[in-house]
Amino acid sequence: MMSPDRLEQDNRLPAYLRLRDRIAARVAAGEWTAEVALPSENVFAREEGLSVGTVRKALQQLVSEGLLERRQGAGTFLRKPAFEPTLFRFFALQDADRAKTIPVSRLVARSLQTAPAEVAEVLGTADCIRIDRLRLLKDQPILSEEIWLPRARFDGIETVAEGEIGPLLYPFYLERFGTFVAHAEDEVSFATPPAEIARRLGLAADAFVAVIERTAFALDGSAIEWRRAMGPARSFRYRSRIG
Amino acid sequence: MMSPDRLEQDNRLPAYLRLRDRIAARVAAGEWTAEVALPSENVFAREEGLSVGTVRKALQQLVSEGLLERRQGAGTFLRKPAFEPTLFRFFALQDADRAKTIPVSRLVARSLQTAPAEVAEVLGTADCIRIDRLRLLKDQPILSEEIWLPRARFDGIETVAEGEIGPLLYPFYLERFGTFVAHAEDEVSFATPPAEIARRLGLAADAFVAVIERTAFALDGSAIEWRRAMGPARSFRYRSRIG
DNA sequence: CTTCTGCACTTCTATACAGAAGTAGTTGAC
DNA sequence: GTCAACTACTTCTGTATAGAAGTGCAGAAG
Repeated sequence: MMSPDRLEQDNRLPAYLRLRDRIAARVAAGEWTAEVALPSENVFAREEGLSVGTVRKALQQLVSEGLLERRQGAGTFLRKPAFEPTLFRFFALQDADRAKTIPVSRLVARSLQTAPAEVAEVLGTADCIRIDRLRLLKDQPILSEEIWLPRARFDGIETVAEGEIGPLLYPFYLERFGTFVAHAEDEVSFATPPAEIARRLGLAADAFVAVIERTAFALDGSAIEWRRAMGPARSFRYRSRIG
Repeated sequence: MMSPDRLEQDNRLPAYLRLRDRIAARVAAGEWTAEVALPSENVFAREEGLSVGTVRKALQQLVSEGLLERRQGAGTFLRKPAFEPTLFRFFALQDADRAKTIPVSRLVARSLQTAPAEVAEVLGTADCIRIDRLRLLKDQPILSEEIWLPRARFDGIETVAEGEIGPLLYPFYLERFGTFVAHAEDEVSFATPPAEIARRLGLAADAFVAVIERTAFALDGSAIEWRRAMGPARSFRYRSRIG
């Protein structure tokens, strides 16, 4: 689940970092799904033969990485990512209602494909699954996505029933493949769309679109997913917090 | 320097947080400018009558907030923001050279003005200074900026000699006004520019520009600056890290 | 049935201490 | 003069301990 090099590098890293890795691996393995508490500091300390302070440090590390969540008096819990709502903030319905509607997703196509060079370089392999997805708001197409996943990690996702997947992919990655998206990098630009995309979005051939290219990373820093999303430039809004 | 409510709320917050605030205030007051080390953990502990562990926690807090920087064996230092180079990554010269050229800045206009309602609401006051700035790369205008600052905090900036300011504003805010930009929020969209802006950028009247609206915040969370930047959409690249 | 109290748990704060690891300057040997 | 060793610092890691603060549940009191 975790990258092997991370687990084996028990060399001369400090104890609290090695413990962090071990716990992260057990989380990724699905040992404590859902809303049940992880073992307490004291239990961890006893089991691992470390002091409570060291355990605290490892746990704190995982909290700051966004994997865990601690509540005083209650315990330590998995943090259901709550991630994509944060990620999905472009094309925010600045229309009438400012409500937090998540757009409907429709899978257009899924297939095994050899990734183009630029994608293969990022993902570290050309043996990929490609997913084409269309997102709609009130039956209006607002985003056309092209998603590339390494087959080694996501094998079988191309045949999963569409209903099982739901509108958000990252929670699905976690539940089904034990893969946690720790962070991502976006790149926004502006272009004229290929004819096929323009058609899908219901735009004129000479219209303009905003382009978001994203690479998503796992906890160990390896690239998990590359995607390119396009949508009409006029209704585009991308929000981002820096620092 | 720090917001008063933060300093006065010495009520029943934990000691390490109160210490954090005191140190942040002293930093903001300019007590340890430049590349000289702050007092060591031991010195702080003695001076403040706290244990070293508590001091460490306060210092660590400030590191994670981006204010300080610690080097094992050497000491604790101010972190020259290094901020704007990170912020200035749109309109990245994807031209021939991928070098890290910082664009030239030219101040077009500065004046005291009443801020429009939306800006006044963000900044908490309509009594503002407005700066218009043009940024050029190889004599090509690539960005037209409109910057609003609350007069209470930045009084006099409208008459500072242009040469004194330099190409990056945030370091200047810190040196001259003791104001540290802790984080910012960007909002990116696309639009057709007003005639005046199009002229400044040397664009056709019906061209598309990318619009970046940014609100910058101080350590205490108060909004310090609002700006709107526009530049030709075609050469636009905005990078952002999430999570 | 509702409210309060107590208890066993959790994480959080704060202290103290020992030694590892890294840095920078000085001193001494060659 | 050059380079190595030493030294006096710094932050970092790890341990141990005490009590505060918050949670959730069970059982008593009303």
